[in-house]
Amino acid sequence: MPVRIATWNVNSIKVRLEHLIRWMDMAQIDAAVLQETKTVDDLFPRDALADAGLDAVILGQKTYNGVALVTRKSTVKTVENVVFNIPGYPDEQKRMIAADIEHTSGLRLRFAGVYVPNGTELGSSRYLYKLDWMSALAGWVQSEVRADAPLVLAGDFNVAPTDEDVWDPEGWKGRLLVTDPEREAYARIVSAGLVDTWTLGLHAPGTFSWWDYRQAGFEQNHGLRIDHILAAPSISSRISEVSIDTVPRAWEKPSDHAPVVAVIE
DNA sequence: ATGGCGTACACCGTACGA
Repeated sequence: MPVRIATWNVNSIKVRLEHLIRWMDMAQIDAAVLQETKTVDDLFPRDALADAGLDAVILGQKTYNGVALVTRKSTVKTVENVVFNIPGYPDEQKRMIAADIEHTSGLRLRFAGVYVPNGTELGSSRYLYKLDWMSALAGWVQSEVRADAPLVLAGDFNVAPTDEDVWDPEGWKGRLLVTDPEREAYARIVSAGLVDTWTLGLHAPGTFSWWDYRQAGFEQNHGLRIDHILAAPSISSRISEVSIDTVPRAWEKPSDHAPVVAVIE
């Protein structure tokens, strides 16, 4: 039985609750990591998800950031060894969650979700924090890979890895999300021992994962591909499909991001 | 042209996002 996993920056779990439930059913997702839940744990809509057959482990904060791992109760048997934030990297901001999950098929994954800092402005303290945070993440990936973990690292990386991932590469040259230091930091996370599943070539061409709310960004396909799924070789060799589902981006009151899906055989 | 739009918190605007 294939296992369907996803990452989605929902831009507020409260506002996108119905979208999330509808989409996870429609796309038959077994496990999804979410970013920008934007709420404290006490106010996270656990009960509504539970009623929809979904479990969640969460790491939230007020107003900003916040991540979660949502699993389908009927197909994910266990969620264990939950990690909150990057081990050894103290951080006030809530941007990473990981857990060992086991699917009813017997497939085990170490599934990590990340919300990489945006960076705000080139050269700013937040930009340096972004690069530092990514460096810490690469260190954690390396230790997981060394331990032979069946790691899947997915999330909003806030980096468009190549010019093909930018709707207007000339206009975007040198801007936040496409600078060389950001792309190098992303490449170091991958080269810590993972495969960027997009490079498997199993996807349709010309797809982005984020479009600006302003100026009809989605309608004009003025987008970026900044949401990614990376996987350890033992997992990536079993992936049969990688896709960005633009359907929920066209719904009423959408997130500005579309979910990315990978299917593991 | 740093604005355009959306979310949260709280105040009737500000911070932040990408």
